[in-house]
Amino acid sequence: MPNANHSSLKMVFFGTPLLAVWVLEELEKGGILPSLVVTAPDKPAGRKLLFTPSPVKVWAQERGIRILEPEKLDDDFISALKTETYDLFIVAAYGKLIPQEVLDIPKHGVLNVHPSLLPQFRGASPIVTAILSGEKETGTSIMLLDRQMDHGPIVAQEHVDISDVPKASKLGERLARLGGVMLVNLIPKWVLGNLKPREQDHTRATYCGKIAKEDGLINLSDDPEKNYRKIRAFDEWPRAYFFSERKGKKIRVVIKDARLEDGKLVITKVLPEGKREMDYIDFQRNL
RNA sequence: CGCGGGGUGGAGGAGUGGUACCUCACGAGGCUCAUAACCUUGAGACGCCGGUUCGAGUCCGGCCCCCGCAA
Repeated sequence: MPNANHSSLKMVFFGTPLLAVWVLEELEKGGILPSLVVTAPDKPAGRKLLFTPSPVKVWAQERGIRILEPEKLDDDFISALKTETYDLFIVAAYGKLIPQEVLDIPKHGVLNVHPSLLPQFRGASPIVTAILSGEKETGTSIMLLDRQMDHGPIVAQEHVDISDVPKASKLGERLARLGGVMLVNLIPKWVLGNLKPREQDHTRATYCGKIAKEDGLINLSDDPEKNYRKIRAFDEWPRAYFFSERKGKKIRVVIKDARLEDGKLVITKVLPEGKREMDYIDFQRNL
């Protein structure tokens, strides 16, 4: 797997969630492995609030790759990074803002995978926002990180059709893998200086914020298409839900699946609080 | 020990100590020009282990699994 070209490249990968693992998997397929991975520290997760390592950490452990998981990107961390010299950093959904001092370390800069057609949808939720806003297409951008968020010049960009309103989980994987493949193709050229980044048209920049739990609450009498987009966009988190009355108790009902039929929203699968997933028909029958 | 809800025929639900019931689906037969209709009829279940009891789906203890909150 390590061929002469790539093994000579010393690279650090910054990332945390599953999205970042997809990028890593494509890099690995392309024969590119980081020599160090930086990820967020373990956090309590799950019903028992057990400390859980990030997906990227698990991935790196399985391959025996060195891991740094700083709480803060402070001086200690920076000096730890500087004990070696690196050619390139790659960032994909790391979760923390990376200070200029770190950006200055690698010889060939810091490349970022961003799942949108920058300058559109800078920020935290580009995938979900693209689906919600009814875009016909989105894509993946590889950009050179600078001091401002998602602001640096674009090295490469590819479009993806989303007129079929994909689920966010599926679209996320597609865009992340695309990003990994793009990196595999462009890193060799990039390192040789054969690619010139293109400044973003900052006047056309749009931004998307974090999704909140409450965003998943939908009003069933709202516009069907709008609700359908929410269900698809929030399929991973926070999930579209509404409240219902059951035996005098107010319960949360998560919509697991639905489709749009003749301009009407047809809910098919539902997950009521305290129960398991069931057909919406059955749920209604036994209210 | 973070908080809480739940596991009953194939699906969804009733049933807080005394023969397990309902709706839907399924099999057989019938009726009908016809039916996701109707009538008759049939098969099929209490997550697992132990305890209390004359008797446990129901009470007690342990285990497994599912889900909501939280992160």
